Amino acid sequence: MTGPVLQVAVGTPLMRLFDYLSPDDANGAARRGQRVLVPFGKRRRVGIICGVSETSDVAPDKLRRAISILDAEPALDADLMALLDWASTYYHHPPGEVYAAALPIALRKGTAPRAGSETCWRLTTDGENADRDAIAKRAKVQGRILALFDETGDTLGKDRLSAAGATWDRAIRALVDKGLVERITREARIARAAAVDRRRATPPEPTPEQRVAIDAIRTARGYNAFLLEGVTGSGKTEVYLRCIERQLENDRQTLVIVPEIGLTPQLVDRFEARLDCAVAILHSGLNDTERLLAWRAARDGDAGVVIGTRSAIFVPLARPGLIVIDEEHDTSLKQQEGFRYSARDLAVWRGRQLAVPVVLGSATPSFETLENVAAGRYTHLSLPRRAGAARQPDIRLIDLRHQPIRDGLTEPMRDAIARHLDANGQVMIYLNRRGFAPSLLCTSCGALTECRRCDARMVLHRGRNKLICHHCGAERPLPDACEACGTAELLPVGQGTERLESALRDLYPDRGIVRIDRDTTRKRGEIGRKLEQVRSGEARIVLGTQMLTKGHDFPDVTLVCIVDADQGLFGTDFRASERLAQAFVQVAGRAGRAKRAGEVYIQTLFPDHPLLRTLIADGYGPFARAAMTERRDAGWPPCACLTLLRAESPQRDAAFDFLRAARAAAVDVLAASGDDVTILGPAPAPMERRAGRFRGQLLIQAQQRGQMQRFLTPWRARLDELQQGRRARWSIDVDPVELF
DNA sequence: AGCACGCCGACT
DNA sequence: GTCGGCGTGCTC
Repeated sequence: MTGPVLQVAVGTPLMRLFDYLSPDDANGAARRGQRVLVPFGKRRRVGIICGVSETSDVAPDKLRRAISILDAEPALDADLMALLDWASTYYHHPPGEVYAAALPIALRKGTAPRAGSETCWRLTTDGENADRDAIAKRAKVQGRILALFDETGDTLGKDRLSAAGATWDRAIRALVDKGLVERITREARIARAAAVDRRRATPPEPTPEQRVAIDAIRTARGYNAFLLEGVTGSGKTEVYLRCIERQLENDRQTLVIVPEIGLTPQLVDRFEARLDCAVAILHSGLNDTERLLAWRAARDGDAGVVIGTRSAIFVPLARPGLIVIDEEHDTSLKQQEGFRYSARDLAVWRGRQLAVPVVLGSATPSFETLENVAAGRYTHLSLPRRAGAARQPDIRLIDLRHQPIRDGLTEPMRDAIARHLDANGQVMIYLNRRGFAPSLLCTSCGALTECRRCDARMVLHRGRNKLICHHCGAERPLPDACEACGTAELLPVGQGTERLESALRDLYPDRGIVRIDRDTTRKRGEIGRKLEQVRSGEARIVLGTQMLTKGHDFPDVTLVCIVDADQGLFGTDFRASERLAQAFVQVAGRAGRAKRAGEVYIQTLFPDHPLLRTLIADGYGPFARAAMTERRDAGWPPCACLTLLRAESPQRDAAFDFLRAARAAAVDVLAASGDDVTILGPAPAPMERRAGRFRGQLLIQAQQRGQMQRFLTPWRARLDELQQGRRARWSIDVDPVELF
């Protein structure tokens, strides 16, 4: 025999592993979780060893020898391997891509896990004894650098030294030349925040409800899932922090997952200011080395807390103690392309696997989580609607019919804005539509300017003087005349945040106005600056899109205006009402957070809509219960399981031919198994053409997960065989959050 | 996904 | 005569 055979996950879209002979120089046994460099076709690829066996089903003449094993210690530990193995099976996604998703890009490319060194500096003996005042008098920056060394007595890297001034690098070179400082190279590590920040924070005394939640989570032994329900500002973060502190006392790490937009500098600052440990941060803005650093800090146990977005659910933890999912209802926790996993669902699986508690926090829990609470699988902890503060905001529905409307605002809403501004209140205006106007209408022939590649209208952006398609990103200069009839009577129709901002500036020229949407926060650090303007009170009016709803704390807002409540009311997706309610509660929750009671004004064409009424009169909980009954009757999640097969192609027929063949294969599979699984479609996506591709889908409905999985495994194998699949791009989405 | 092979149209 | 279009097949 040729020695052990390695079963390797290689990054391809194939649902299987590849067998290789052990490399010649394999010193020691190959182990599961190690990275291995293998020849793959004409190329070399980095794969993950998923198993080691003495035999292989592959013909001996086809077996190739692996080039080398890249890790001494497995890059993925046994717990992560189990998680990824399960995820690949459950989401029916190729193992090679699943394992790759769990590794920082640097490791995917084959870099040594210890790579990433940094240059830093420390004082020499001469430097320790040098006359500080004499140096500081002639060279300010050098003086500040010496002061930094004196404060910490440490080895300092660029990140810390740059605080001395923009010309720090020139100053440090001068200090090296004088022999006061020496330059060294060390393995890069994340630093804990300066202790000076920590002294500023005075932890608030927990409320009785917070106490109950903290105690419940702290006393949990082994796996336990909790829903921590409470609006932003009710003190969820304080509960997290107290539980994390207890974990630190026991020398255990906590993994905190937050939605993309929630990972703001403010949140990070708050954690660093409070916790006596290094905090590893993982978000999309990091470069490869920074990511590797954070990953390693988590794995080696250098970081007491790891905060990250979705993909951080895969970081290795040396001493796991707790997993927190903040804003667990947020759809950005589900990856929407490629490997379509839910970080929330994987967190629960991982918590069980690691035998640690999992806390799911939200003001507006997903129906899936509420169902788990109802079934007794999760423990429900709830915080009163607001910590310390007075009462519920007053909510007022404004009928948009039979009313004069200027710039999208009715008279009552304008009055309310003026009233709150005069009373020195802060006003927040929510309009989930960016740009100036959502369409451009020819008043002569009635044509609307449409995108050439999508079934959608172009949005007018006045600031950039362009028409932009929000679906494919296409841009066009503003037309001088109608493209259909040639006349020049083009009218911007509808309200976007850009237009609303300009209207508000005309109305209140002397008030600070800040707009927060994707267009105004494009540059790095921009969002932080804008949030600061709101917090400091410099801005009296803050307007924006969905971005405003995600976890930012604006304690002085007394009035919240929802300009158009109707966008989400009649969505195509069965989850439209859940989404709308979540956005509502999240937005309305901003009003009157501190001492003053707030007001919420909502403009709608349907003031009698039962959903709005229930939500406003009774709150999110009763709304959710009512909506859940509908879900049960209709067989929608969380009362049933869904899987979506999507297909797209520049040729309409290619996409739908594939879906029809897929349906036939499904019928075939079901005839053999006899399981009660329903197939709906093929149906065109709600926006059939996007970025020049025609899109369609097939919806699979089953009563139980087991049934769904029994169906999906053989079906997926059949899909891979379908000839029609070669002419269309397709993907499987288990537990989809978006139905198109 | 890549990458090669292979078999038909318009070009130096 | 060949450059190159994308259909088909393969990757241990």
